[in-house]
Amino acid sequence: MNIGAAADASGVSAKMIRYYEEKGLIPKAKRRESGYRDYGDVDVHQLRFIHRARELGFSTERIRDLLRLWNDRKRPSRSVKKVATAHIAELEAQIARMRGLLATLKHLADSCDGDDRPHCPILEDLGGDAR
Amino acid sequence: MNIGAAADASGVSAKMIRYYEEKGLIPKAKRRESGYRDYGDVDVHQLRFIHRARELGFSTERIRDLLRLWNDRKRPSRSVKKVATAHIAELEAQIARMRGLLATLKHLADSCDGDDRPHCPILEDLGGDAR
DNA sequence: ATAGACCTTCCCATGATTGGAAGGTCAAGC
DNA sequence: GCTTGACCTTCCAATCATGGGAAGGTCTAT
Repeated sequence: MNIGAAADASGVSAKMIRYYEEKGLIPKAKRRESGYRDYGDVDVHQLRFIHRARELGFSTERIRDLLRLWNDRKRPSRSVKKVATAHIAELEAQIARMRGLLATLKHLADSCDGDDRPHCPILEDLGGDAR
Repeated sequence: MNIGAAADASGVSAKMIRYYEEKGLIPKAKRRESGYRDYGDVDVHQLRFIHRARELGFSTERIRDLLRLWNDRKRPSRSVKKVATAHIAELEAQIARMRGLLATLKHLADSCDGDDRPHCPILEDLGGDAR
């Protein structure tokens, strides 16, 4: 299977497949005599794993861990759960931070009339003054 | 005021001050004979504005708009509110997306025992199979 | 044989930020 | 007046994940 077919089959773009290879996430692909990379079903499976993990917001580094665990049939599920919960905590922290921003922004926007007059609490807040 | 002092006074690092200048967010700073950039209170004020806007998650491009409005005493508050609400919508979309991921991840993590045994629904989901 | 679709590597760009190197300037202390 | 150390300058590089494109080689169907 050429890289393009593997891309279609996995949902990972050809560009990113090469990137993951370069980053050592996946082993270097076999090459044909022409130099073309050649992929099999196992490779596509691995790529789909990566694709799904990216969809769930895991970073490349975290996916590296997950792949190692995935390929180790004897890993304790504890190890996997640890990676997942770490990611969950990160997501929760990020969401909490954004909700804070959102609350501040909404408050500011609510207090801004949004009409033709120049008076605007949003800019006053940003400027930290009472212009 | 040297760039370092302006950085301390505004909360924006010297590196980022140069970056904002290069990107045209702030006008090119006056230079002394030595070539050192020289800042006044007005500049620091502008930088604090940027700093605060970054804290609220506005992008550089969006801040460019806000600064233009800030410096225009006659802008209608409507224009400002528009920029702010656009940003609010973006934040909300981002949060919604992350909450979706979070729900999936929590569900997966909950169904994983997290013990010594290798069976793990998290990896099964990522792999899209029933290994 | 030729066209067109595919592949290769290499470089560049994004956005915000930091790090560092090489070299010039300034202020304080001796 | 000179040295020292803290500051400044520009330029280059790296981060992370991704896409764009150029120059050139390969494959396949007509």
